[in-house]
Amino acid sequence: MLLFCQFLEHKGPYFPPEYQPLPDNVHFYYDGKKVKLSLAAEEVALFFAQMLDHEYTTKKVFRENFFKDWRKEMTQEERLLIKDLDKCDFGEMHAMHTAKVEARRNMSKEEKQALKEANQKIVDEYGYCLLDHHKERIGNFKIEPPGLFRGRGEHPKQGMLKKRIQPEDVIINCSKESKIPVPPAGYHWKEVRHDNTVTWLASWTENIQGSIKYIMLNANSKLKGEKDWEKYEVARKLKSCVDGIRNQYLLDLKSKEMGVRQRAVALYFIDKLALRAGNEKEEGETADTVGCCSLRVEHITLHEQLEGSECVVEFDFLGKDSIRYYNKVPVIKKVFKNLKLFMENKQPGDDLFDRLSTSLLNKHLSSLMPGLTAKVFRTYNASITLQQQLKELTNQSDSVAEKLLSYNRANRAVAILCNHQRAPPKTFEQSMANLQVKVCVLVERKKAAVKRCEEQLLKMEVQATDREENKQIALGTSKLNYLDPRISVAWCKNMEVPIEKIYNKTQRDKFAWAIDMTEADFEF
DNA sequence: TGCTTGACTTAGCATTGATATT
DNA sequence: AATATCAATGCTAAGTCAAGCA
Repeated sequence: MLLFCQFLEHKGPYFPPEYQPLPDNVHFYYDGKKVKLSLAAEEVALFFAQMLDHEYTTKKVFRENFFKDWRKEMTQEERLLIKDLDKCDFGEMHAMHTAKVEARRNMSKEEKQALKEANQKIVDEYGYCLLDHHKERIGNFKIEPPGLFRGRGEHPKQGMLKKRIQPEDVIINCSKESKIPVPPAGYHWKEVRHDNTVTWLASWTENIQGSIKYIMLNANSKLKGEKDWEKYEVARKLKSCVDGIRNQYLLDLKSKEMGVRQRAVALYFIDKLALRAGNEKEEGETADTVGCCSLRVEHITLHEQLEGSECVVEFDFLGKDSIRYYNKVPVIKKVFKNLKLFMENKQPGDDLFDRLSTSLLNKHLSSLMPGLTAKVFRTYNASITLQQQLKELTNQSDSVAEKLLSYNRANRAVAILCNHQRAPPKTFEQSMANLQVKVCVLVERKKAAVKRCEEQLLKMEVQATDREENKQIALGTSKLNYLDPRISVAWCKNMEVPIEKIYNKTQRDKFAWAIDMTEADFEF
């Protein structure tokens, strides 16, 4: 058992303020008649009223879940009266909320400053802890406020009431010798324990899925930094043995044992496409999403020939966060043949890998290399791709702007590999057009000062290219979680690009360990 | 062995805040 | 000074994976 810390002391979590009843001039109406709701029912009604601008309040599942949970919060009398959500009029409540948002936006400088200072006070009081006698920032020191659960994708529990957490729900973890956090006046903690084998400071069980939520340290803490470093060291170790592992799974494709062949094909996908492991999920509890091991027959289509390539596998499935994975990939013949076999006599809804699970796969992987799991391949492939792309795309003689475009292109290659997507920014088309206009206007107007302008023009064009290429791609996730920061630090040193151009403040904080220790000759 | 639970990382979207533009 | 724009930060849902249990 690993001893994480000798001494942990903190103030306990920050609780969001209690619900304040509606002012007298704001009413709820049912079937055209004014109804004064009980405090509990009113609070939940307001959650719904606040979301009315969102499309999902029109969704059947959302509305049904909300109404069912709302009725649970009503008094008997209210329940008897309020039986149809369609007859509920939240108009005044919604208007009040909109007005509040507006008022907040129109606050004076002084009011905004006062608010900021009040928030900072909360951070100062609750945002830090003492770990092994060093002051460390806590990542999420606030208890999650109540509201309506949304979830991602077609979540069967969307609209359910996420309940308010009381101190009685919260377990505190701190050192025996430390000062015990004092619960809010009139309350007590569910439990105070002294477990130095875990890293969380407080926890509670959330009522939607029944899962545990934790209060933990910020990514810039020593503890998280060391863990992060370890993660990349494991990925680097994979680099030294990946050839052997690849040869092994290519051989396994011919195994007499069906389970071994399935494992080999799954590993081929995880390695080549950076798919996630794909644990089984409880049906009906979450949105229907899959990863590698949980792929179903309906998620792939085999093409003997497609667009000039042979043995093409067409993937189409919803992955983590219900993000669609769509890809057409030529594969080697042995993989193709195996896939055909795995799909024989199966229904679309059947598991593609019926003899394989993530635990089986990971057990196999850890026998090949200590610490090796499916997700290490994602880290390894992401980092090695960045390094190789940087080498390929950048020249010492490029301008800083060009170098940055190259860096972002390398970063983008990784994001595409890992399928990190985002919704195109809402104002994308417009802002893109504006940028193009600016490029034109700039050329028009500044012909006289061509030389100075050309630099600016180039920079803007580079920016335009960058943004166009970035339309659907989220770079942050790979930068923060998959790319060994030392690759980027070394690149900056070599290319004489300031580190601030690549990493913002948060990222520099998180990767302080790498910025400090990395030399220009670092090799992943 | 398979299933459940707990602890932790990864992830996209919403909000905030800094900067550029009008 | 007001407004538009976009990057940074905050939030918390949704994954991964190992350990404990039946």
